[in-house]
Amino acid sequence: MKFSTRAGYGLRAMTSLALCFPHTKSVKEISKEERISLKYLERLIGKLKKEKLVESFRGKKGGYRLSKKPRDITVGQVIEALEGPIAFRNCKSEACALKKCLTKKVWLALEKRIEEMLYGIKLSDLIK
Amino acid sequence: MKFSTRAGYGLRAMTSLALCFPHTKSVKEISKEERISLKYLERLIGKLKKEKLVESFRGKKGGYRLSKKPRDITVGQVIEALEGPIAFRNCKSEACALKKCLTKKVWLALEKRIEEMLYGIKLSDLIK
DNA sequence: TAAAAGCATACTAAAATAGTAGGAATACAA
DNA sequence: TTGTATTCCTACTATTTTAGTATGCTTTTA
Repeated sequence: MKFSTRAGYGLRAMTSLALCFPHTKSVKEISKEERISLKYLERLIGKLKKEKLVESFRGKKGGYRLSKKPRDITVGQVIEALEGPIAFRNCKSEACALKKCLTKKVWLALEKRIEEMLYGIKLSDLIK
Repeated sequence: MKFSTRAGYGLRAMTSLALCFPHTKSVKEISKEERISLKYLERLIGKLKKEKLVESFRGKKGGYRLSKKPRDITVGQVIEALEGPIAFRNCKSEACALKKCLTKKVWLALEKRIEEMLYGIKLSDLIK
């Protein structure tokens, strides 16, 4: 029951970009600042780009920039972009489908509440 | 960002024991009911026993029983027994310790709220 | 044109997860 | 007292996920 470091790395990178907002920053800079492996971080930010949370500029003087204002990006969006949907239950058992699984409703309720939490926190909340 | 099947299996086993409460039930029965590998479930319940959430009776006619009333055991206890402490952050980086890590407070807040949720749901809530 | 940046892909090492396998110890019942 | 059903213990294994490395190509601009 934990987030991977991916989520942490990603969030730290995003707060770093939020801090310099409308300006860009290179992966190299972020990786130095945050002490994250350059190549690994490149890939993580690639995912964030696919989800349109950041935009990129290639070539010398290039770098990344948040695609929206820090107040319009949430922690939940960042985490989902990197780790996929927030899914607690991973129950493949037929029993879960066959009979009314008693614990299913717990998972669903938790899932919903945690999602609400994560989507309630904005990048702008982190940097002030 | 998900629970492992361990947590699901464990919770299902515990609700099964809650349903027959002050009586015992063998692992074999539970594994059949819930379609969980017998040997795997044995080990999971072993952990629950170590944490004193269930008590056991050996020999023929043996089995397991909740060590407390269903209303005195929470979902949080079961999950922690099986998966260890609810820890979201897994940040080993020095940066996190060196400078004031901006995202740390998010993790801590989330951790606390989720913990509150999990410890707020009792086994008795699941079976009614 | 060369340096600095993003972009792409394949490989790898380590850890966690989800089991299997085999058997020893115990207790009840015939 | 002997068979059987149960918990208990330990070691092994296969698969998946995580967290990287490694190598090199493409794009931009000073």
